[in-house]
Amino acid sequence: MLNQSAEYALRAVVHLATLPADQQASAGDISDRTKVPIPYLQKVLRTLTRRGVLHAKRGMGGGFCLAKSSGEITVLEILNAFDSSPQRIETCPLGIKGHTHLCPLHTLIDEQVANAQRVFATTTIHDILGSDSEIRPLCDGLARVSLGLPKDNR
Amino acid sequence: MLNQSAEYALRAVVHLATLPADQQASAGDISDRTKVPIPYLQKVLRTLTRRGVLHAKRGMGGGFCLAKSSGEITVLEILNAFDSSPQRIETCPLGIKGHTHLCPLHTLIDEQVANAQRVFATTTIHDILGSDSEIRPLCDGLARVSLGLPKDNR
DNA sequence: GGATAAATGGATAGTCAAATCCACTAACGG
DNA sequence: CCGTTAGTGGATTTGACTATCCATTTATCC
Repeated sequence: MLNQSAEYALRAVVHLATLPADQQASAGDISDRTKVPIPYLQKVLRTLTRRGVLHAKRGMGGGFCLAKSSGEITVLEILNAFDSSPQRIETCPLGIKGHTHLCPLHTLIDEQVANAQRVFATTTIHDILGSDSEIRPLCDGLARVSLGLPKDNR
Repeated sequence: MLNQSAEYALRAVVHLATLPADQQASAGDISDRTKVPIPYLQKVLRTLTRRGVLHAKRGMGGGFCLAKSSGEITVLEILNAFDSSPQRIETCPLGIKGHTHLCPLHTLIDEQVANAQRVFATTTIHDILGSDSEIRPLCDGLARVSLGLPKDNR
């Protein structure tokens, strides 16, 4: 569903969001915590910085921190930075003109995309952390928060 | 959301489902109707045949037809034939052991996958065609059927 | 100011899906 | 039986994404 870059970026941002405000974390620190290969993570972090999601500080004691509060960063925003986030089907994929509606097949698929995208657009990093400070992200605990959608147990 | 092979396969199967039962359609015929490049479509059709979704007939007047009724073919079945269908997140992607639950981040993502997969598993090709015979698939009409989920108009 | 720490930018391999091509086999028609 | 039609199987090319490496710039500490 997500590409690797987006998965890595989400891990990094979620991790940074758990740190005290404005505390710097170097690429190496984040790599240890998120289990992402350092060279690739550096590239991902650079992209997030250019996008205005992170703030970078060079030199000794430098590193990365969130450029805004976790409640202002949506999951979709991060996915878009890496061309992840499944694309809506706007027009007939067969290239047939004059159709104002999608056919049933592509409508079905687009509905699934729309559902996922709506959730990603309205979920912030803050939401993922949860209001309860006991909950720890990145698989570092047993906590499981409900995010409004029922978990399908198949 | 879907890879090209799965998209092409769905188009082909939906098209075949609109034909009179057991009528053969050659790869060329299907290619014309679904706007899929012939060589690639041939490969897709071969896969569907091996999977038991289609029946192939060689020689003059030959071609492909559904191997079972459209109500017995699910969308998920076709996606699985091409490793499309977004994968559920079963275990912690960070490789941390001893965790019986996903963290909030991966839970959120997995919920979206689960929702889509549930719909694909319960929707058959027959459902896509719609009970109303007026409705034409593959963007060949203006019809739009509701498939149980609200359309998101953004 | 020199040494060290750390982000930046660009260039470079590896991998996999998308797409194409060609030689081969099977079925039907005259 | 011979030719045409059409599916089968394998080899190949292309491009995007994953991943890595190195030289450069910036900032801090002594």
